[in-house]
Amino acid sequence: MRTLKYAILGLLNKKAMTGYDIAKEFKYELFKFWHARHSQIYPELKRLAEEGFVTYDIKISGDILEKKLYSITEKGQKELLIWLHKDENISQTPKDVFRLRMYFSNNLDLESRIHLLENQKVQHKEKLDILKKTAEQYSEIPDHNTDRFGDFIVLEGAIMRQESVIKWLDKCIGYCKKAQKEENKNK
Amino acid sequence: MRTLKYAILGLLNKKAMTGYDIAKEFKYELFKFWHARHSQIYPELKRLAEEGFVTYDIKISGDILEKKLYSITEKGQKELLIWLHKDENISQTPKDVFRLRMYFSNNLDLESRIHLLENQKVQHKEKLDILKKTAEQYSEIPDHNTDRFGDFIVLEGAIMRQESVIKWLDKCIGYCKKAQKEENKNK
DNA sequence: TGTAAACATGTCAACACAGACATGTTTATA
DNA sequence: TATAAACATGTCTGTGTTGACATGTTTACA
Repeated sequence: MRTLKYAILGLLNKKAMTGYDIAKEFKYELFKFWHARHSQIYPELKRLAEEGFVTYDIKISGDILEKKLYSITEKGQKELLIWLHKDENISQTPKDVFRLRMYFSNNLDLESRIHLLENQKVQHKEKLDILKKTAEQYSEIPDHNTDRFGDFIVLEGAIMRQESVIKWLDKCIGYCKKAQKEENKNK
Repeated sequence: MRTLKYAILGLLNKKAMTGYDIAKEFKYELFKFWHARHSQIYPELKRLAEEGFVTYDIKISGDILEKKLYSITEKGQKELLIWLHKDENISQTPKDVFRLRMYFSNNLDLESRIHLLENQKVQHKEKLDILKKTAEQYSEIPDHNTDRFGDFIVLEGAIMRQESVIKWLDKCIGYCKKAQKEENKNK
């Protein structure tokens, strides 16, 4: 499917960037729905250049440090547009190690389950706080023709997802605590 | 990480199964949070047997068809228990091609965006319906010491996730339709 | 009795990705 | 002026995973 290809083309369509910039973008902006390390990005940029979807200029930073500033080509823009219009089927439910663990959780005592669930909750809350802080920059819905629109809706989606996960964890914790009380009663 | 290893051990801990059975289990039960094809399952079972976490008996089905009925060993059960107790950090947000597309959606006209969003919504609703139908078997919360408990909570989580996605899609559709109306006004 | 669906087990090539290895420069600041 | 953090670009090995290739048998039913 080569999704990374389109993620990079989408970023370069906004503005020219180096591989390093793209890696930062993945880390601080696209982490809500995608991630890639520099070890994947540099070879993909090389390939994209060979295929004519991007070009680069070598810039000198300081005295000798060379950096490659990549730009999207017309061919690349066309390719991106085709991909953006694609009406794909929803992807398989993403893999989730924690839910796998919970699926088999009858092998765990109630205390352990609650401990694991609470730990997840703390971490998801932290993530939610970061997302909410990021959302503060949007006092209103951005114009639909700007980059900010895409970022805004995806950010809202990420917040809703986190909230839903936390609600689920709370529900599970509730079940376990209730069962624990009943166990104590029967002692 | 070898998560597939633990998924298989967890399944065999419930009851002895063939590779074929395990593949079916992934397809019809574990799809809510994991998936694996037979091309991954058979080699993993072979390896697990070599490592002593599982054993198998060859059963004859019909006249000549051999099938391998795998069971978990004591060593395998210990290994599973250790893994179940692991208190891991939350995993990176799962990759999501549709959200990536929406992130770059300012390059799409409003009609195309609405079309893509509506299509996703239909599909997620279908998935939600299937999940809800599955949930009908649970008239009450299953006992926490049975397999059914894990299945129940994970099923609830899957339903909540689908509902949250649909709510998000509706919100996005709302934004786009509002923008469309304003565009028509300015004509 | 023919046949389609389900049962049953495997391999292999290619791709996606993480994490380590490798090497250096520039900038801010203490 | 020393040094840490950030900038900058790559490669390589191992692992996880998909999809195709490959080959049959058994069961239900028309």
